[in-house]
Amino acid sequence: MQSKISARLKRENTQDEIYEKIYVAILEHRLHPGTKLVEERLAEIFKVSRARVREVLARLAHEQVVDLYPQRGAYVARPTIEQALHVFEARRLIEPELVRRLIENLTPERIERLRQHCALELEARRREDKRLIVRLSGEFHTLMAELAGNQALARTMRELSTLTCLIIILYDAPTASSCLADEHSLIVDAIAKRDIEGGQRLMLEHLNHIEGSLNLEPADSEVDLAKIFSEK
Amino acid sequence: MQSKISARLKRENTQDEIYEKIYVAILEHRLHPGTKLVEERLAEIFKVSRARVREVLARLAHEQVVDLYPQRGAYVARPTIEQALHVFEARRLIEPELVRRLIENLTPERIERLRQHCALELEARRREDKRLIVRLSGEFHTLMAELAGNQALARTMRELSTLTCLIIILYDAPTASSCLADEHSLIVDAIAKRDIEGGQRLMLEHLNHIEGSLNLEPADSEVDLAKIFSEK
DNA sequence: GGGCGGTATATTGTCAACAGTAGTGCATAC
DNA sequence: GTATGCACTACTGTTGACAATATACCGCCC
Repeated sequence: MQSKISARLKRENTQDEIYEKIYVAILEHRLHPGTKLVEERLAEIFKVSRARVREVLARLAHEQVVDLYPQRGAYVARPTIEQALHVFEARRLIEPELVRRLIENLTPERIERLRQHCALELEARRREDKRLIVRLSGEFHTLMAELAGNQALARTMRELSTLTCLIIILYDAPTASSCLADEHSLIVDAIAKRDIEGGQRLMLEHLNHIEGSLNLEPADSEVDLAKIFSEK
Repeated sequence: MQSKISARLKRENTQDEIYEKIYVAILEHRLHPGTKLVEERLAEIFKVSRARVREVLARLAHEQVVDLYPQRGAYVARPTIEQALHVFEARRLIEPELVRRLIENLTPERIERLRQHCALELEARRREDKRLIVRLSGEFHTLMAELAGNQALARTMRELSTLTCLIIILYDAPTASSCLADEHSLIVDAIAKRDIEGGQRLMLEHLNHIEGSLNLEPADSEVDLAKIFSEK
């Protein structure tokens, strides 16, 4: 077990590091859906060979963060509306359960971690550091999953968070900002009070707020085209 | 959307095909946990270069189906007991929900697909084709996830099914066989009757049966060694 | 002036070769 | 007979080059 971890750490200097950097760039909205990821370019930037870049892209594609088009390259994924709805459904299923698990296995350290995170979020908001806000908002949910103590669910949640991030960029109604200010803090408060039901309710509301602030009507270009032709 | 799919299909002749073959080999218990996957060997077998094999291994490692040890190569993963418990917890959360979704969006075609699958399983059992039995048992759950109509959950379930497969090989108490004979059929019956609660109950029982048939006590070799030395 | 075809460029897909490293087995020394 | 160190083998990590393909640009024809 120990050797497993150290093995991974070694590798992080190369593969995982590149992976993480692209990942974070997406989380921080520095990379937008549809952006082309040219292999040679990335190879230069990260000072590695294209082969390595390709391995990373294969991983990212595997979890649907990038789309691979044969002979044409890798692009930051553009989740469809359908995918977006599925992602939110999945999150509504998983995240309340995370709240429950977290409360049942609560420790002072874990509460402290969550509070710290909320403080970071608040600080980022105060400074209006939009990139940091977006990233921390996403990471709050990943953190919850990790603290809930189930690796399998945590991995899934990390994937869903990232996809959510792309979805927000694509479909955010320009009026609202992604995560409402203090909802995360409220959830943490409920957890600290060991209020399972309340925490779950807040979490669900939170997810619904996010989804509600999006424009997920099928008014997309592709769909429009299809409609135009079918009506003719 | 259509172009996306065809793009993937093209690619399946190379990357995805290799990926699938290794995947299926694991599902059918032809590849056991801990088996070393030598890159050059795989390259010969699949008639591709090592670079391609490495991309596939990176993907498999990413979803924890293989472990990568730097400078030492790729091995079929050996999920820990802790991981196993997490996987079953996650499945107990997700799969009953799949039953509900499936019933709510039921179509005759979907029922038919499920019945067909059960028939295949029965046939495999009759012929005592152990490999096929194991594979179909795992794929039943993946199929359910797909038919439930949520891509995100389906992806997660596929991962969890595969891990479960490895877990069964590692921790199966030699007495019991992995999936009990007709539990899948019973679940399908409940779904056909649109009996949400009954279906969910059967699914939970099914999962508990599987987990119960395993030996997930921390009596592993590594742990034993540690104990021996600490007791001396 | 606009559409069409061909050329040029950029990028991907593929491979083969080389260097470095871990594990194995052998030989030697005691 | 056992332990230690060395050499060998097999494999991974990395690189650069080459062929195939798609996109973009430009000139030509209508």
